[in-house]
Amino acid sequence: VFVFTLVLHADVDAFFASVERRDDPRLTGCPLIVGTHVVMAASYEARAFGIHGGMREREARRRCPDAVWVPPRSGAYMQASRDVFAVFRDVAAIVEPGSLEEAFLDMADARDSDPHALAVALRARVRDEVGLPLTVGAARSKVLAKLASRAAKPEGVKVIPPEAERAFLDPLNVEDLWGVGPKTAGKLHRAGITTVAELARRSLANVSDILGKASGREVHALAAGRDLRPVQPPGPPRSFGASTAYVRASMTLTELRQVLDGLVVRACERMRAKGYRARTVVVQLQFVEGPVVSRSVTLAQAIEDDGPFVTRAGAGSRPARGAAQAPGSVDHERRGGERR
DNA sequence: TCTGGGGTCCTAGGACCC
DNA sequence: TCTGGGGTCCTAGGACCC
Repeated sequence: VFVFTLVLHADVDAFFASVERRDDPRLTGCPLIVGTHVVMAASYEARAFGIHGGMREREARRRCPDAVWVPPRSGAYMQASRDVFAVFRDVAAIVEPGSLEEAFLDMADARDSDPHALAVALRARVRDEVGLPLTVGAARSKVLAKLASRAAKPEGVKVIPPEAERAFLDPLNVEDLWGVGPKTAGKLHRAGITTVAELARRSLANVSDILGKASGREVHALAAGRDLRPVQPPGPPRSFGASTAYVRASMTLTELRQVLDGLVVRACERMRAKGYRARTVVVQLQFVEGPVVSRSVTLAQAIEDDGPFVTRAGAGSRPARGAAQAPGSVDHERRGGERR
């Protein structure tokens, strides 16, 4: 029985690939890859060959020469996302988007219902009304609901009732926890912690020594199955950005500035289309050797016109005090609003 | 022949103000 | 005049997520 809360995590399986398949049934059953030059999404058949998002085309073709490639159709994915979220909002009191294709649903209003039945019904509605396969996890908290849906993928339903939380968490590896990435996992491994059970046995002080205070507290709570973060509706976006990986060391400064200007304009167009203004522009450069370097400038007031940003980001002007601008590609363009 | 592109949040130090 | 604390803003970097 869910006494306080019931959270669902709903996630469309292989989203882009599933939309393509829905719109062209001939693509059903084969290894399907959406993308050009780089894998943006892979069907589960393609994933069986070890193909995943971000992989380069050459590597993907080596692993599965017979995969079918289709170019991305972002408009179709946006519309599919709106359709899926319309169903989410129809069944849940609060919907918190995680991305285009996934969301947390606060089902507090339906907490007397059977979680499994709710999840099955949601899956059926998305399949019938939008034509897309959905996986649903149900639990008391967001993290557990997320872990449940991950365990149930694809096209599944998994409920973790409160009395089963410990048994579900214990055998997981620490890197399976949502929020524990490669760096944090490495620190835990070096401290002799591999599984969530081992992590849960450590004291808060010990975990904080290993990971630092804030991160230690969060990870310690995750391992204990404690996650009090509520399902929240989305706030206004905090930043708009544009980025590209295609910058060569052989480019001249003038060519780099053209790339940079184009990125600033691209980000600003999307920002203005949504009705926001910005005060801060961040230029970020990721070097092939690894390091990421950023420089930012904050104006006194949010502005409508991106001209000043293009000038300050691209033309090498300097902030009032501080270091010179890095020559390179724009990465972020922060929104102003009231705060930044 | 090119190692995705879009985000979020946190931390730490310095400047500045009261 | 000196010391100290608290708060906010800005900048740079880091980690993580889909």
